Formats: sequence, structure tokens, C-alpha cells
Amino acid sequence: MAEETELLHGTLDTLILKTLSWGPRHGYGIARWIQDTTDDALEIGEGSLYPALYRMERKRWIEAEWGKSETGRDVKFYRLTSAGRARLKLELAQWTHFTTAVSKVLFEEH
Amino acid sequence: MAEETELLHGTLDTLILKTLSWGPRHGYGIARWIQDTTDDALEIGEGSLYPALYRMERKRWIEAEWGKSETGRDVKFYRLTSAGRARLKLELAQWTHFTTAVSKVLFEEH
DNA sequence: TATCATGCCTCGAAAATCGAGGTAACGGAG
DNA sequence: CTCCGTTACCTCGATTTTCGAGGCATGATA
Repeated sequence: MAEETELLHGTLDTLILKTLSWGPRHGYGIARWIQDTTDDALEIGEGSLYPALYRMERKRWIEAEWGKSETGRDVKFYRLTSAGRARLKLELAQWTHFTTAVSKVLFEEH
Repeated sequence: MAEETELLHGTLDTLILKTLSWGPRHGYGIARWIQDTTDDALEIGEGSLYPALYRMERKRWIEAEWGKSETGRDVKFYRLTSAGRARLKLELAQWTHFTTAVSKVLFEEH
């Protein structure tokens, strides 16, 4: 069932933070952008997306504000806070550290 | 609290399979090897290790057999099955696919 | 004798993702 | 005008996993 979706664990926050680092975006647009950027390799379900957004809002990494989309619809824009920017930096470092360690195990010749 | 441990999600199985691909090893030794190989970057707690081992045994990716360690103690040796070897191959491909996709989002310039 | 490392195991708590469901508004096709 | 696909928000429960803390036993070392 779960293809490689379980790997997303703990990475979703980082992906969202990074996406918002380019500028404010609304929820649906974030998922869209990640999916497009990765050629559909990463699909963020809404059942994962919105809870993640609330989680990060509670932690003050992002802030929400209602506004109008280009097409005139009411949408909620999320913006990175300075704490979120710091957090992103930390998570990027952790991701690098982690994947480096995993690669040592997975791809080292014997 | 959880530093980057959450990132381990879904990766633990792959790490164990890979470790066993070098030859049979007992549980404690698996955790030890991973920890040593990554210079303590990856620490596998026993509360994670043994459940993972049972999980994979149920799925017939690994097989267990009691034996004697070099020091003469009773230990349980785990060995990769052919299904486990196939699974490892699949998971390695997924890992590569996944990290490539994530990197596109996390490290692409704008 | 006491302590440490090895080595097995189990349990409950905590966290996250997922699928499926619900609501609503817009635009275009028929 | 109506239907449908897309956008866009949200919620819930089920499932899975990892983790920490605990327990038990042995052998070596001090």
C-alpha cells in the first residue's frame, strides 16, 4: 500500500518551509508547487497538508492571513516567520546530516 | 526532543536489510554496525530494533536462527531471504527516487 | 563482589501520514 | 441551465512507526 510515502515522515515540514521561503502561498498552492517541482514524485495529500500547516502555525514558524487569489477566491496565505526561517535552516542541516549518514550505510562498498 | 529521529521513519528497514546483505548478524550487532558505520549519527534503540526485526521476519524478508556468538553466548542470527534481497533492491531504488525528489525542492535555486 | 557491556524482549506513549469524507465556489462544456 | 471537474478549505479515525523505559540474564573486569 504505502509505496514510499512513509519516507515523507518528518520531511513534510521542511518541504513546506522551503516552499514558503520563496514567498507567501496558500495551502493548496504549496502542495501543488511541491508536486510540480518534483514531477509528481512527491504528492502531498490534503489530509497531511492541513494538519502540518496548523502544527507549524502553532509553533509560530508560519503565519496565516486570508486574502484573495488571482482568480478572486478567498484563500488563506501562509507566510514564513523569522522563527520559521531559522527553523528551515536547521532542518536543512539535519536533512543533509541524516541523508549523509544513511548513504554511508546504504551505498558503501564492502 | 526528537532531534532528527523522526526522519528515520521508513528508513530503518532499509538500513537493517542492507546491513544483513553483508552476511548474517544478530540483532544487537546490527544496531552496533549501523551506529559505528555512521560515526554515531544513527543510533538504533532496542525499542525500535526488535520490533522492526519481527516485522520483517513476518514479511519473510529475513529469517532468524539461534546460534552461538564468538564469545559463546546464545544469540539470534538474522539472515536475508531472497525475498529480502529483492525488497532491499526495491527500497534502495525508492530511497534514491525519494531523496532526489526532496532535493529538488530543498536545494534548487530560484 | 560489584559493575559494566552484551544481548534478548515487551509495553505504552507520542507523533505523523493517509484515505475518505464533507463543504463550497468557479468555469466551461453540452 | 445544468453538470462536472478543478480549486480550496477542513476534519476524522485508522494505521503505523519510533522511542524511552523497563525487565531479565550472562560474561568479563575490577
